[in-house]
Amino acid sequence: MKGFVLATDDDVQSPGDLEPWESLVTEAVGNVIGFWNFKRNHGRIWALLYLRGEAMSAPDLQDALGISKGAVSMITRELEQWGVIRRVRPAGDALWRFSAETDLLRMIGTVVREREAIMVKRVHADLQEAMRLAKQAKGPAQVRDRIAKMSGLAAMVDGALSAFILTARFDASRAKTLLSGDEKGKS
Amino acid sequence: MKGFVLATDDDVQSPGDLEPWESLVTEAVGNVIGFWNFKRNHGRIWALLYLRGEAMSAPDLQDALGISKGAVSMITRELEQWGVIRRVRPAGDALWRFSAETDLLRMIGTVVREREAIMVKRVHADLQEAMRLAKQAKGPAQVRDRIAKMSGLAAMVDGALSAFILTARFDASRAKTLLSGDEKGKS
DNA sequence: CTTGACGTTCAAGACACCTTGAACTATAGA
DNA sequence: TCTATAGTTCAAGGTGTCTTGAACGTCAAG
Repeated sequence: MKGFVLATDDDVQSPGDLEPWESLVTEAVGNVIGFWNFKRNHGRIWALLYLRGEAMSAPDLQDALGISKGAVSMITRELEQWGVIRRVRPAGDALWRFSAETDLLRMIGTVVREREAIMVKRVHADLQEAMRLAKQAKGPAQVRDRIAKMSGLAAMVDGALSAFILTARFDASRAKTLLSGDEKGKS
Repeated sequence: MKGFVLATDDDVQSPGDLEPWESLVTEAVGNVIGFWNFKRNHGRIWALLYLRGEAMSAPDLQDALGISKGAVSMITRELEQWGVIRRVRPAGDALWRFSAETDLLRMIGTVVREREAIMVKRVHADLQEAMRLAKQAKGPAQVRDRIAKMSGLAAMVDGALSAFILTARFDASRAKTLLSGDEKGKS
């Protein structure tokens, strides 16, 4: 139950010189992302880039969110690897700038799927080894039976999770519209 | 990315006097559960109780898994609240004993659903407040648009997650069979 | 009533993860 | 080439969570 204590409203201060609503949004997204076993700052950086809609440099981010230089470097690299942000160097510009990809689902999909796959693989291996040992030591048949059942449960949860990711990505068309669609250009 | 470092095989030692396969299973389940943002020991205790198939007392668990008295008390209470284990006092017995429920899905379902609901509620509130501020301060229409899109994304993810839980619980019949079904009583 | 073991609670310590900041490398402009 | 700033890496420190162990309450038997 790690990280379940949500920041209260009072904790939301602007480290840099963010607009009030920007603070709220970056904190909100940061909390959610952090809750899903990523770093809070992954969410904060993505949220700010998305909200601004324009590419920002590493020093910009560092200043706006009050994150150290090293952390910005690491976090942007990870986000880039996951395909959540893009690193661009505008012509005639001396430094890299980052812009948000609108396909946030890729992060949830790719990464969650990947690490879940590792977990499942691991559990299967361990349970099989346990089974082998139980057989070899002539453990009760009931125990072997229960180990087999746990393997089955693991496989089932894995399947359900795959289905979940698939559903989410299937709905991604809607999400894509939601996040990247035409903005009613009123202003 | 917390807790993603999996224990290596070498780390699997029997704290108490568990059978080797029992160590493997409890560690394996403990790792998975811990990875899903619960405590590792939640998984270890449930796994041992399930594997043994018989009720065990708190001192038993404490000894078998090498967990302190206080921790056993807290963890069993939580597992009981989640409906994952049952606390029984056999007639003529002086102390409580715990036995595993086979409906592990309830843990994944109930608890994950519950805390996810809280998260979503919170994000919605924060985003709405951000929207209000952005409007009041006459922020660009584009920004308000993006905030609205994030709300939409949150709602979508929430929906997908509900679907996932539902699917999992729908398959629970199969899982129930897998975990609690008749054991071919050979021995 | 007394005793001994069980069970609960919680502050203090242990532990794991994340961030920081300094040293280092790379790059663009002068 | 030289200099200043950008960007990377990683050991050291900070932060938050989990576990421990002791103090206390509870219960049953003698």
